[in-house]
Amino acid sequence: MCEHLGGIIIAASVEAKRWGIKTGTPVWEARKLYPKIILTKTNPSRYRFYTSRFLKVFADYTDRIEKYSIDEAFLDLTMACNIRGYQNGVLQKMDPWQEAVRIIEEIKLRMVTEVGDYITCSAGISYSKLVAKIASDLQKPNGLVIVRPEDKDSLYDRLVLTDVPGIGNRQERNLNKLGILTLKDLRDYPLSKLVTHFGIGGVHLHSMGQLEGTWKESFGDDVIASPMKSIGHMYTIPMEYRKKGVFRSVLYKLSEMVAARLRVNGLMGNHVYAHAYNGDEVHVGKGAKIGYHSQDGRELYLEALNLLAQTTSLSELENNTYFVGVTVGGLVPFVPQAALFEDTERRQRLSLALDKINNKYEDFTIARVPAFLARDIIRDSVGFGRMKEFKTTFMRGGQGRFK
DNA sequence: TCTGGGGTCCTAGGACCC
DNA sequence: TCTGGGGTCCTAGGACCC
Repeated sequence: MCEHLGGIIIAASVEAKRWGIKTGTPVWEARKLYPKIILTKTNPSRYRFYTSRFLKVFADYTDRIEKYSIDEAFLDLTMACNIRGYQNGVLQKMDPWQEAVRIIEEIKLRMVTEVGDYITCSAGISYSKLVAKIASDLQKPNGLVIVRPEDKDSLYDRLVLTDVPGIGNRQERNLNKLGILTLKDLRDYPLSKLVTHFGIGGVHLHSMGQLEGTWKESFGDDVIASPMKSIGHMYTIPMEYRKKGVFRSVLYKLSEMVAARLRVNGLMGNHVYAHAYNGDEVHVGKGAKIGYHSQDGRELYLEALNLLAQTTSLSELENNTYFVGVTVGGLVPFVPQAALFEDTERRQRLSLALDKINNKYEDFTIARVPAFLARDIIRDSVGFGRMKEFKTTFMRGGQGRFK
């Protein structure tokens, strides 16, 4: 089974992969490769449901869990292994690595019995997040790979540079230019030379080359649940709607979507980032700290529009934009704000009421429509009338790949 | 290289402070 | 205004991840 999202394949099944269909393959090409392909739409809320199920299982073994993505998490099992060392009050002599394996096998079993729906997982056990992640990718699906410090050397023959998380295509090309073609090359390359070429990044590369760490962990992060840092939505305006001045409508809708998610999560933010790409593929992106924290769609919309208007004229935005994005950062738990505008409190209550209705029925069943959009609907049938047509193409959430 | 819609982190450089 | 050295905050942009 495959999932599609507008123009590309997001995730391909084992069967589809045999036909050369993979993540990133355009849908038309996938159809050509295998005409009887079964396409499935994404279902983010379903994925989130399963995510919460397996996180619950993990929580039985450790409270040091870092949810990394919709289908991945890091677990620090150090404590769990130590506790299990005691049986009947007596410390048993056992290999902590074997203990970790036992725990993971138990978790894998519980995935089948408790999470269900044919969801399995691949796991990697190792001494650092970097290597654990590498290990988990070595055997799929439903794999279990353990890499002890003494096993490290055997990895060098199995991995290419881009298998190391943190080294993407760009970095690979840069490394290739220095004659570093394999992970072994990177391991043996002098640190000092890496530093002259990549600055501080060279230190990280060196450490990755030693298969030690530094991918998101030597940066000071513990294996703990990390709070949300930003919330954003973006949208590619379909061909037929470009140059029709739907820009502000889209920007407004995205702002409302972001605001709704802020409210659901009990958050507010004081950084607004707005992005727009115009027809010449020129990226207009601007972010700024606003003087207050918000979870209000209208406020976010006005700030985002203001930011973009600083770089490009409104008419340019209206006529040439094909991609729009709004992101809010600087998130903190929501506390009622001192009234910024006279109607702040009223609008907060209104937002919550709308959220309730939209949760019960469907997103944007009911919405506030600013005056300019109301005018647009009448003037050139742009706005929420038009936005309704967009509804089916608006996508939310991650792509969710369950193995 | 792009296809799509989400995110995170890092670095450089400028403003500003003492 | 400049002298020196140090620090923080902010923003833009890049690279990477799913």
